[in-house]
Amino acid sequence: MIHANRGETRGQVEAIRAFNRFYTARLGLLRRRHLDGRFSLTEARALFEIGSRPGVTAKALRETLEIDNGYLSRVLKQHVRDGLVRATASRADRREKPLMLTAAGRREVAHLDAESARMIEELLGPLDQERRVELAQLLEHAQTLLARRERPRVRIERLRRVE
Amino acid sequence: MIHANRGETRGQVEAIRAFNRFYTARLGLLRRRHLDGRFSLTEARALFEIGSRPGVTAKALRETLEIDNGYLSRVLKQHVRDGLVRATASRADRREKPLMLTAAGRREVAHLDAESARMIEELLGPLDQERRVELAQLLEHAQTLLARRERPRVRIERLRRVE
DNA sequence: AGCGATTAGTTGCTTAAAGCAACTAATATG
DNA sequence: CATATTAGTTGCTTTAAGCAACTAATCGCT
Repeated sequence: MIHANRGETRGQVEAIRAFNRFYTARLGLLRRRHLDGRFSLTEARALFEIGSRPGVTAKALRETLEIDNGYLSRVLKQHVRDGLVRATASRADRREKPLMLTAAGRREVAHLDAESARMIEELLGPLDQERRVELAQLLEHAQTLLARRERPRVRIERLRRVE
Repeated sequence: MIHANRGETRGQVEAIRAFNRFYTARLGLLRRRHLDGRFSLTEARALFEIGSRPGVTAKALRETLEIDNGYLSRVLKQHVRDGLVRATASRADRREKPLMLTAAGRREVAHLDAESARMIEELLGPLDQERRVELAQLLEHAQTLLARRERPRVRIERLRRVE
C-alpha cells in the first residue's frame, strides 16, 4: 500500500521544511549579492565552477548553473573583461571555448573561499569544539542520506557477516 | 589561545560548505520563482508570513523579509489586488494597516504548502521509513545546534537533579 | 492646544538580474 | 556538398529590487 505511512511521513516533511526555513534564513541564501558584494550569486558560482572544473565549456556550465544561454554569455564576458577568466580556443571543436581561471581569477576565488569560510566559522562560533564536530558529522550524514537517488526495489541481501 | 583548534575547525568548515552546496542545489533554493512559479520567492514569503502572523504590519513584515520599503508596498498592493490579502484599518494608529489573508489567500497558502510538502516527499522518496526518521531527526538536531546564538562564557551550572 | 519631529506606508524613478528569440559560425550527417 | 544541429553571441524585454522624495498620521514638547 502506497499510503501506509502517510501519517508518519507528514511529521518528517514538516521537520525538514522547518529546517529549510531556518537554514536559508541563517545562511543568507536569499541575499542577492554574494558575500562581500563584488559579485552576484551567479557570477560567483560561475567563478567557482570554472575554478573546480578547468576547461569547462559554457554549455556544461549553463547546465550546472541552470541559467539562460545569453545571460551566461554576458556573465562570462564580464569575467573575461575583468581578467578573471580566460576563454581558450578548443582544438577539437572550434565552436566551443574551454574556460579557465587566470591567476587573478584564482586569487579572487581564494578570496571568496576565505570569505565564505569566515562566515561559516562565525556560524560555528557559539559552539564548543565537541558540538562543532557533532554538527559537521550530522550534516555529512544528512547529505549521504539525501544523495540517494532511488529507493532500491528490493532490499539488498545483507552481506554475509565476515567472521 | 584563540587559534588552538584551527586545524580541526577547517575540516568542519569544509564539511558544512559541502553540505550547503549540495543542499541548496538539491532543493532548488536558488530558483527565483517559488514552487509552481505563480509567485516570486518574496511574494510567497510575504503570504506565508501574513498567514502565520495575522494582523502583522508592513513594517514588521519588512523587517522579517528584509526587503525594501517600496518594494514591499508593491508586493502587498499586488496581493491585495489579487484578493489574497486584506489591509484592515487599525483603530489604534491609523498610519498602520494590519494585514490579513482573505479566504482566497488562505487557500493559496494551503496550496503552496501542499506543493512544498510534495517536493519534500519527493526528496524523501528514495529513503525507507527508518532512514526518513533518521534524516528528520538529524536535521532537527542540526537546527537546534545552529540556533545557539552565543557561546556561554561560563558553563551553566548543571541544575540540581530533581529526585 | 499647537507645532516640529518622527513614523508608516506610497509613488516615481532607476538599476541589476535574468530570460527570450533571432542570429553567426562551426561541425555533423546523410 | 547541402542541410541539420550545436555552441555561443547579441538585441531586446521583463522582473525583482532598491533609493529617495513624498503624504498622512501620530508623538512629544512647551
